[in-house]
Amino acid sequence: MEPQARPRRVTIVDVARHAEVSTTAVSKVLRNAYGASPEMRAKVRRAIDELGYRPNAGARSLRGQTYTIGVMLPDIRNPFFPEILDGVTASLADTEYQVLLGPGFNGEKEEARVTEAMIDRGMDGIILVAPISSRAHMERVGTAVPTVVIGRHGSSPAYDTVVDDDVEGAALVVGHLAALGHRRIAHIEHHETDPTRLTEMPNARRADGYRLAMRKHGLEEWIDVVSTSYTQEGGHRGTKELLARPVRPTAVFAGADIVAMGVLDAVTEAGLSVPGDLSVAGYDNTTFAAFGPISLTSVDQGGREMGENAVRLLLERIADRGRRSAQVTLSPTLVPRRSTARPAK
Amino acid sequence: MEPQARPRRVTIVDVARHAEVSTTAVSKVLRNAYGASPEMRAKVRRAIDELGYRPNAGARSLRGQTYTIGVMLPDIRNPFFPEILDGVTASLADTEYQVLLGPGFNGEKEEARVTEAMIDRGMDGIILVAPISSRAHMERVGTAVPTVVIGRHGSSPAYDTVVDDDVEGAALVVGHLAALGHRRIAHIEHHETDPTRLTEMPNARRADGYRLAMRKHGLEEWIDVVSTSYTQEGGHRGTKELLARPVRPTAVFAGADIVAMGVLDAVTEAGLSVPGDLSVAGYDNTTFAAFGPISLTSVDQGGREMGENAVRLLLERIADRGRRSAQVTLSPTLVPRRSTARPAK
DNA sequence: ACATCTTTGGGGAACGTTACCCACATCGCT
DNA sequence: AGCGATGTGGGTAACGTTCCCCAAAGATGT
Repeated sequence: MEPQARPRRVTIVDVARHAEVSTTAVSKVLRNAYGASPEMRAKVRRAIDELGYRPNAGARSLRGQTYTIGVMLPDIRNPFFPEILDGVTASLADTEYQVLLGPGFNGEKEEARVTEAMIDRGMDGIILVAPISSRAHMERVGTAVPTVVIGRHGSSPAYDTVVDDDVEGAALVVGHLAALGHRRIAHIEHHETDPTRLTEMPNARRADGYRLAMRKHGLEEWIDVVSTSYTQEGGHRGTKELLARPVRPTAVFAGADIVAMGVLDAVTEAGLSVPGDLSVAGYDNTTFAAFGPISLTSVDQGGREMGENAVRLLLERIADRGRRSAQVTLSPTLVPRRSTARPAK
Repeated sequence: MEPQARPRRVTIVDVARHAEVSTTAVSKVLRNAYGASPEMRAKVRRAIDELGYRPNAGARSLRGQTYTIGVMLPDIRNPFFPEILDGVTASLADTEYQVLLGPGFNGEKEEARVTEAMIDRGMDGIILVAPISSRAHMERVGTAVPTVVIGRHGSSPAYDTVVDDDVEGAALVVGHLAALGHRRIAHIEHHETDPTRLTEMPNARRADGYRLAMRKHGLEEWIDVVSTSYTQEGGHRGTKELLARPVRPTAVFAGADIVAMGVLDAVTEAGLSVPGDLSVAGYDNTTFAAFGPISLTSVDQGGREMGENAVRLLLERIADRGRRSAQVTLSPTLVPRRSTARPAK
């Protein structure tokens, strides 16, 4: 009753022997390569099925391909990212590619660790979702392996990008609130100082869009931006600050749904009601926003489409590494819900 | 201006040449293996840093190790799983291991695809989080590679398990509600027919625990189980059914927080209030439950501890593949919040 | 008839790493 | 002086694929 030696995994050599052909022939069949007659294909495929052969990815990686796409997610708690992932996996469902996720944990060091790990593992392509990494790091990644960056403005020859028009999205929110009759519309943003990130990060563009739209609606004097962070805690803190103003805003545009959660939290705590005392709008149109008891007005970026576009660009670039880099910008739409209403008189 | 050939990646051979030692020596240093003097170690490490060398995982995989742990998540939307993942990654942060996630999409076929892919890629260990796969499949995985299954009762020699005591968890909820004075306590469960799964799946055990606890509190006549699914939609459907009863329950024990979300949705829709008209309790103690405006009473399984234990078991088994399989059961705790209160008179 | 092309099949050298060897030097002990 | 033990370093054969070759046979054109 000793621990019997686990059976060695079946390799291409076993298949070749069983089908009475060369390993080269098996490899050709596996890759649908030129130089194999229909009869041989059939024979080899039968042997593969009979033996239950599966190619060893490590060995393949040594030769250049792993059929693996890595997706870096900075925060698995953010309910927006699953939408993107749906688009990615759906687009790859019928291909040989397998999607593996790497957790980034909202840190530059952590993002670097996981992207390096993906490169070490010979991934065929990498999708960076809303990375906080420096531009230099993303270019390093893009130079090593085909890369698409989702949610980062600005172009680079080293990688392709997919973003939504954040300025437009902010304008949709401000327009909606203004149309309802709000004038004192405040905004909670994610604090940013790094000059490159100020032009590239969606949070910065949304703040810009907010200011621009306020001016356009003649509400310049009511521009009120609180600078915290894109977390629930940031929304909570920002709201407490806003509620302490001598003249309170009647509406808050939170830069992300996760921030809006913090807003609602703080409003509940203060004994106020939404939208009675305060209208609240978010950004991302997460499942949380759609949730009945919350019913948060939000901006839909079309996460699915983002994922689909990222895959398209990535496959193109895997096929032709020399092609020029491309940028795709999607238009956001507004989804009004019960958290926004006319201001109290 | 032709597309300059990307520089070849630096290999162990380059390091050896640069340090003027053999590749064997470099390999020894990399693995902290026996047979390298301190001077040599220093020399090699310097060369590694100077060249920015990183080991190729594919080549390593061919020799047996990839320093990669695969975690299969059946549903990236379920807010409970990030807790587990935190425990996993925290335990592995100081090791050489890299965690990669595979999306399972709540499907048996999809789970099989991703687990096979992980095996093909030579992962050193696999953690299956709340899998719906058949026992046979999990044993196949466990035979191929060290495996820990989280959230599945029943033991197998092929893999280790980490679960919480779901019967106990259900008892905590019923006990809490009974102590508040509730008698008509209903339960929404996830429908299950497969006999093996009936003994292994947490949802089935929670339903058992509910029935058991109701009897223990002398509430046998009020046992009322609605069989839908562990989704928001399932909670919604189940609640509509319960609200249509001639004698309505005063409290609902939802088998999971995600189900409780559906309950709250339906209650809002019906114009009723929580906990005024209906007390609601969930299971998993997700961030959603802790969210202020919701404030859902829930059972905490200690997701972090689950992840930590899974890693411990996994590393043990990687070190000694022959050791007996182990089962860890954690005790759940109740987290009372505002969604449960004394029933209206 | 011959030359040339196309199709079909296989031999074998990589890819980067590890780990089993062996070789040699040095040391401590009888 | 002789011996085994210990420490240090390297040579080299795998691991499982892919893909560049070449060879042979058959098809086609003159």
